[in-house]
Amino acid sequence: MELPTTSYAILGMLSLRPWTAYELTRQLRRSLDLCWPKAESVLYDEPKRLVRLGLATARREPAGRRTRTVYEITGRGRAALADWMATHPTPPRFESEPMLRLLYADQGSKQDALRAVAALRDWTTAQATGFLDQAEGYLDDGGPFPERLHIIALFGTYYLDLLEATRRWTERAEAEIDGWPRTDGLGMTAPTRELLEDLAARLRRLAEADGEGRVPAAGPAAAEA
Amino acid sequence: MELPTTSYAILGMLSLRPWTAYELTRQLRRSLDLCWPKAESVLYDEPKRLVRLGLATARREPAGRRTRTVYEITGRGRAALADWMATHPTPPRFESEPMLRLLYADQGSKQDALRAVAALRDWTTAQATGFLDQAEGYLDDGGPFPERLHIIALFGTYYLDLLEATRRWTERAEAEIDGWPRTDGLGMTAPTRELLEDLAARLRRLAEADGEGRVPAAGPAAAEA
DNA sequence: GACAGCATGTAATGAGTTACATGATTAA
DNA sequence: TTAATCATGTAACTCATTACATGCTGTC
Repeated sequence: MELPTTSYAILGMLSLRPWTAYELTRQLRRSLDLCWPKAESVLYDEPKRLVRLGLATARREPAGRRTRTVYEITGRGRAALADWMATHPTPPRFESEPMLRLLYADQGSKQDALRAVAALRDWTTAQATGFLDQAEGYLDDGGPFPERLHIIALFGTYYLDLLEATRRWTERAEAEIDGWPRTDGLGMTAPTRELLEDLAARLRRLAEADGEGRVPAAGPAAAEA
Repeated sequence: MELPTTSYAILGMLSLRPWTAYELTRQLRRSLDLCWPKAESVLYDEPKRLVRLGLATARREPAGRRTRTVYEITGRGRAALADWMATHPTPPRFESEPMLRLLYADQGSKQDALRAVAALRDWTTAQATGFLDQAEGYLDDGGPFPERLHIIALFGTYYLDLLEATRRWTERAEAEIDGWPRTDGLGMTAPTRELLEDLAARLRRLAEADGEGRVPAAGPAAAEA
């Protein structure tokens, strides 16, 4: 039984407690958006598939004069989730329009390049503001799943690390681009050569790190890497 | 004329020089995969749309006994690209199955969690190895677009920064998870409280940074933010 | 009693991936 | 001469997003 990752993303949510579709959309904006961003409509469609497959059940409840649907994971759903957890993950994917624009910086103006970088910088600020609210909530009352805080904190540090790295880079990038006389044709300038040599040295350090052996996928039905 | 970002990704490549579809797939694996990853088939379909819209031309050439198609940007294509460059970029999107698995770490074993983290660590090594080849190529002979090195180097540093941040996090995460007696129910342990307080402090610093004013989108047809 | 915003979805459309197909070139 | 890999695509199908529709709830 092969399912798209998105199904397991929802199934994982259902493993924590029963949710209505709308509650899922709220919660997903909090956490899942960071690692598996999807449109809200997915949160209304995907649980139906889980029900069709017997991995969840749907219970219709009155909500005022309308009805709403509460989804709950089944035993088979838990088993499917556990099986999936034991397989190898696919690599991450970073999609960044600001960086795409920087890549073609010589087809636009300095303003254009600076705007792309500024968009990234502003994004880090906005994200940090949102995260801060959440982090304070966790410290305050433990949040909605206090028993999961050990996971949430570890999860959060990664995104903060990425945010900080992004912020630092935007600051250096803005300074660098400010120094460009124009966007095209500069080629191997002195600062560029320095950057490249620094790059190569740091890459060598990263690449040499031996990967002390992989953790194998568990079980007889272990997926290929 | 509204086009998906992917169209501009291809159009940007065509702005550098004419390419065959196959050459595009090769080149895209080098650079575009980092900021705008797509399946190869897109590289065969998307240029056709650009031709339909008059933003590129297709020229069929003999290649042995088969023919291949060489795509070239038009004046209108360059104008469309420039217009797009002057608009505001959409925010980045990070999709990470390893992190999704970590988020549900309490639904699996410690092995499962460690495998997810190890996948990220191994990924940084593999990426670094590939980048290193490229970086050495640039230092060696300037690579295929020596006049664009000032952009390429700046672009590359960002991804190296992200790789390094990811690598460092995986090492701390492995140590942390190793210390877990089990995956579920730990909640607010002492190291977790420390992490959360550190998180909040760092977030405050990031969030407070004032965004000294945005760079506005240029032109009368400037897109909304 | 109207308007804003929350809650709960559905439908149409488009984007993107996987799988397949096949000719050319090179190495064993 | 077979096998592998490079080169060049196409087709089927699924995934995902945007836009729409509509009822409820509080508030001014």
